[in-house]
Amino acid sequence: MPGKASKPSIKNEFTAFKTNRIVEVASHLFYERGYSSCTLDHVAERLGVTKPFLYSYFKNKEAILAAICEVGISESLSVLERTLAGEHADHRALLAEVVRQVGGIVIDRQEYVVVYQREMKHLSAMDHERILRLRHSFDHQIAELIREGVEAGEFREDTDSFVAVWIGGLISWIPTWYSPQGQKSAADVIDQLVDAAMRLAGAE
Amino acid sequence: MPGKASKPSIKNEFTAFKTNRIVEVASHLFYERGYSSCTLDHVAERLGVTKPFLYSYFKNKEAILAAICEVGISESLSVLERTLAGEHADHRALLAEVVRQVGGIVIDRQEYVVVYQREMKHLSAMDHERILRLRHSFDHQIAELIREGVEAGEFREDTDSFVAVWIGGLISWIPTWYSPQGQKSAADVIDQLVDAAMRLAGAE
DNA sequence: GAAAAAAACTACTGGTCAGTAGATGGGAAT
DNA sequence: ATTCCCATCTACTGACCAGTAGTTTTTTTC
Repeated sequence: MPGKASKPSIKNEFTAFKTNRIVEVASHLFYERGYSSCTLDHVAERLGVTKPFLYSYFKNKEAILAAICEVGISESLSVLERTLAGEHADHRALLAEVVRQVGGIVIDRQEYVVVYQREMKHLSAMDHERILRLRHSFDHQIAELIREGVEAGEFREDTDSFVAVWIGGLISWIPTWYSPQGQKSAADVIDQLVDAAMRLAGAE
Repeated sequence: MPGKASKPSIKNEFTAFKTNRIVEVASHLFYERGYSSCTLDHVAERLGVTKPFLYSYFKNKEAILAAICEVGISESLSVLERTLAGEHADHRALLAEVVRQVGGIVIDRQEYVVVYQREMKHLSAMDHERILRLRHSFDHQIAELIREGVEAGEFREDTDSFVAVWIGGLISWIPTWYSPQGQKSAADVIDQLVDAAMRLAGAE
């Protein structure tokens, strides 16, 4: 089960690997068929195992969903914090870099992000709240960055820090329309995303 | 069933009324519990009727979903076309007005829009395609408006008409976080939305 | 007001699925 | 080689639910 940090060992690595594979496969199938319509037998079949196998790694179906939902947001959050901790010329460059990094993650983790957005409501109250807190922390840190940038005179002075929510929306919206098979490359999309975020912040 | 335009009569009005009530109630319950987890018995119970009642107004469960999905997008489209047909000082004012109108609709029809976004994948191929066409028509008309505005020198010349997709995203994203009970009033949100859209278009 | 038509209901079915109890089999320890 | 243990499987259950057949109630028609 996720959430416990055991000391490393061959055995724990095996377990982590299997847990991970379950999450990967489940995410893909939940993405394709929707959480409620996708059966655990289906997930097991795709993994070449049987349903009780899943139950020795996850408490129940909802726990698998919770693990999926956490991937996109916790990776975004850690990349955000890593970027904020780094060196940057000014707030403009910092915002651009944060948006670029997080944009990269939501494109990489597209299916996880979509499942999270669509199926959030099926989480238990506890999981739901925990994940929402992560999300709020994200928005809050972006808002803070904007506020500081405005103060520093790098963003237009009439920029409300609430644009953090709009920027978050821009990012979250990508996975619903972007397709790796489409005409637009991931790099193009990210460049445009960064440009859009800078415009919203009034940085040009 | 929706989709047929019969001559008006008391009887048809009754039928339309009942069809409408089904869609309203179903939308609300699908919004709360998700499409697959919400049973028709549940919908019927909330309406104070029984399941077979629903089947005399809709072919099956999916047809109810299709009716719900169509509400937000077709209303948005009709308001878009009505606004485009009206008189406006310039492209700036036109874009602002379109975004304001459509923003109003997605806030009014919040639950319908969310159900559409979340449950789209459960539509039959035919319904799915039909509704996607409406959506594309919407994005296309906004893109055209941007293009004309850029040509007229009212929007920044380096504005790609693809910002239409970003603006669409901004609008579509609102129902996932806006709450009528929240601190921000609908009017505030719409004002900020319009401002954000203008920034994306490079109109300030 | 009786007969026909329409609208809604009762009661059911066939299939599905999350979750579980107990069997099985293969590797490690002695 | 025998015992034990752990991972995984086989086989099941109890609940649920979309959709339907056939009956009852209400409305319309004459």
